Amino acid sequence: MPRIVDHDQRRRELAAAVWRVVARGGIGATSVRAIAAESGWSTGAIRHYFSTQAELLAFAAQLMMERVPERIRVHLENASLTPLDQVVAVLEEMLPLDEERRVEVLIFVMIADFTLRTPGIDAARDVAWAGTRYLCRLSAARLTGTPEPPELATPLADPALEAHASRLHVIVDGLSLQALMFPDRMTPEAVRATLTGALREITR
Amino acid sequence: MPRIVDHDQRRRELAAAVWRVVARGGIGATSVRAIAAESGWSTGAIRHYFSTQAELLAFAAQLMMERVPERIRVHLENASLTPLDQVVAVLEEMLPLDEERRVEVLIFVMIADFTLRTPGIDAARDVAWAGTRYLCRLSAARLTGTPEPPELATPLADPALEAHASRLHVIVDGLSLQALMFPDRMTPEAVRATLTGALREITR
Amino acid sequence: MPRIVDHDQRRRELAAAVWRVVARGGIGATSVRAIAAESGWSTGAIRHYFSTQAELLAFAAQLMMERVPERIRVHLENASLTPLDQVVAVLEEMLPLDEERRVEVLIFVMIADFTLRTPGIDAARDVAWAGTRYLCRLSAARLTGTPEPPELATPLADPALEAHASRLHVIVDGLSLQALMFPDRMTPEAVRATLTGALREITR
Amino acid sequence: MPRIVDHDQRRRELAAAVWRVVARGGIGATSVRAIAAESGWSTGAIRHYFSTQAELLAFAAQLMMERVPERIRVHLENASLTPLDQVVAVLEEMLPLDEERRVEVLIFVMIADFTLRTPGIDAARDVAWAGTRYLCRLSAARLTGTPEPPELATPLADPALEAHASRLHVIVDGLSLQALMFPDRMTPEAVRATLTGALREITR
DNA sequence: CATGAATGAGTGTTCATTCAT
DNA sequence: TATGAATGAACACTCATTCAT
Repeated sequence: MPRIVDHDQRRRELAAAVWRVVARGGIGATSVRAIAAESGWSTGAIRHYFSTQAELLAFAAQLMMERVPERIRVHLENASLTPLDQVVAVLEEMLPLDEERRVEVLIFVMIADFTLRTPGIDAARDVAWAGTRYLCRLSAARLTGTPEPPELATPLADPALEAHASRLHVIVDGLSLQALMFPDRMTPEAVRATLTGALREITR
Repeated sequence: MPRIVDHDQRRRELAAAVWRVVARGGIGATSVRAIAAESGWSTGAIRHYFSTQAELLAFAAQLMMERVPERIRVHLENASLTPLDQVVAVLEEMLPLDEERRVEVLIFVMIADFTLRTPGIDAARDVAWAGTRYLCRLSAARLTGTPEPPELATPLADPALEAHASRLHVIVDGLSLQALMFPDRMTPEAVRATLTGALREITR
Repeated sequence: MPRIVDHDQRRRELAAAVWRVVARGGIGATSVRAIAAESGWSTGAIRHYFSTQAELLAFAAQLMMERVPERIRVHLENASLTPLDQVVAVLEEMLPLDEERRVEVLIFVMIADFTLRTPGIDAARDVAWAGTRYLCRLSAARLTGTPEPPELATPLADPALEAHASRLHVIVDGLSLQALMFPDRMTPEAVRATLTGALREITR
Repeated sequence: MPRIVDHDQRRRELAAAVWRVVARGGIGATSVRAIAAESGWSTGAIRHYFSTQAELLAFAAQLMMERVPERIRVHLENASLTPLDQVVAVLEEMLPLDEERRVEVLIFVMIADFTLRTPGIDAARDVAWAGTRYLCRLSAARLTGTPEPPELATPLADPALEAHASRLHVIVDGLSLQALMFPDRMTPEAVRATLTGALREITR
């Protein structure tokens, strides 16, 4: 009997190598060779788990995007914080305010790159959109004491509140972009100021 | 005696070739060969005006970003429109709502790409930031009947209004990103709805 | 206790997989992986029966070449045909006039390929030669009412008739090649015309 | 001004490298790297003259096939030979009876390989067919004292003689194949015997 | 006996850059 | 100034083969 390998586990392992490569060298460093070296496997071995580079990168991106909302939403269960602080904690975790979060936003940019050059790799993109929108909805609901949506894809019942969530989504993406590209101008403090301003509109 | 060449003119000519290549084939199509072919010059000739590919792309990006605010601000002089409609016209011209504008946003993404992989190419990035911020300031000033800033880099006198302009800037960038990446979700109509919502807050 | 496996049977099974792969994808498609997939076995399993890819392909080729004369010679026992028609039936079955026969000729070309790059794999080549020559001898004998050779390798007793068989062999190979490479010029009709012309010389 | 290179000349030079590679290592040795090494140029340099490997190999094949008839037909002008010997000289030059001729037949097999795996590369194939057929027509005409066809593609006026030429074509291809694949059985002597037998039928 | 994980060399191709002319 | 020839490293991907289990 050959060595039995948990394919899903190996795929996740390789995805993690992708993340590390992105963290270290940016999006342009994600050659198959670099990922192989980072993972400790040969390039050929990767082909047992992903038939093309695009498939590997798409998987790595999607996996990260799937994990983000699960990780972040626990802030809303932190009873020691006010609802406002809970929401601020959530939103700050979506923004590239530290190195770890920066990688997530880079992965998001990688998805953009994909999307713009190879249509048809929709999955990661859809997951990214849905995850961010979901967290924005949770935030809007929490701020207004409204029940939170039961599922990731459920819009908020109140159309006005959904519009608030949508605007928050736009602001979060805009802040991500600016904090990533213009860290000197859109400093963490400026990010937080913009964020609290946006939240005030929702609670008003 | 060497042939007299207008260096700046030639550099702009090559920049225009870059734009056309981006328009046709996306950001990934900007190989030196492709740009040479598009411009009608040889690859070697390009080296007389740009010593590396990065320099060429950075110049092309910067030039485009410089031209955008000049072109767009004329909407504010359109006396047949109300101030609100003037501002809406300005903001819509910053967003990828048609193919021509889409190229500008792609160039902006190209800058992001640069920024993230090769630090030190700040010029194009700075110009992009300043241009967008300027137009946002003009919009905020016009909406509130405030005098517009005399120069591109001058903040608005009223800190509260400057904050509005800053938030508008974030929203414009967020909308650009979403309209580019998620055209099915962030449709032109959704873009306009978000935009008018954001403007209402400024006038309030 | 090891599982009992009929080695020869397994080898024939794998050979058949080779044939199917050649039929579907041509000579260039005969990667070990493709043959493994076609056969339903793993690539590693193949190694129990063939130590290299070349050995597998050589065996598959040889087996096919061995079977051809047995299958074809039955046409000579078809009492409802005249001797001439029997012979025509035999010869047409050696030529790539339909898809099934085309595979056989492709396998023959595969042998050529082998022969030209790896000397020492003579078996398949010898079998191919002997089989075709044998059928040509049978044809020449039948046409002239001469007793057919008792064994596959026995030349015809009459040297002149053996020379006829040899020439027929050359013509069959030439027609195979042309019908395969130039199907537009060497059509089935042209093949048959050439064939009957050649036979007329033998009977004259 | 850059070094001016005669493109056609360079293409022929590279084609000659292909021939040498085929001569030394067979058809399977024609990797771009091997041809680059043989020619003394880098792999990248080849791309100035051929955009793909297939294009290079097709060109090399076609060029060789074009040269063959021109080179061979001069034997017909050798006044010191009888018509029969002239024709024998022609036909022997088409067959792999020495190393140089062997390469030509290998190139022909390379064309077959192409033809079978990538349809659409018809040029080399057409040239190969036309050249061989032309030489066969010339031979048939010379043997019978008939005027030779004015152009490469002109069929013989007499249909019966054209049929002879066609059969001769089949025999030449069959002999080529057998002399290449079965040099032990189809020896030069056997080739010549078959050839003279075939010619006798034409003159009869 | 059989698996399939893993290797590493090999493929064709692309590309920014250099440089003699 | 301008050319385009030439380089050589990099790319993703394929493959026969090895081997621990």
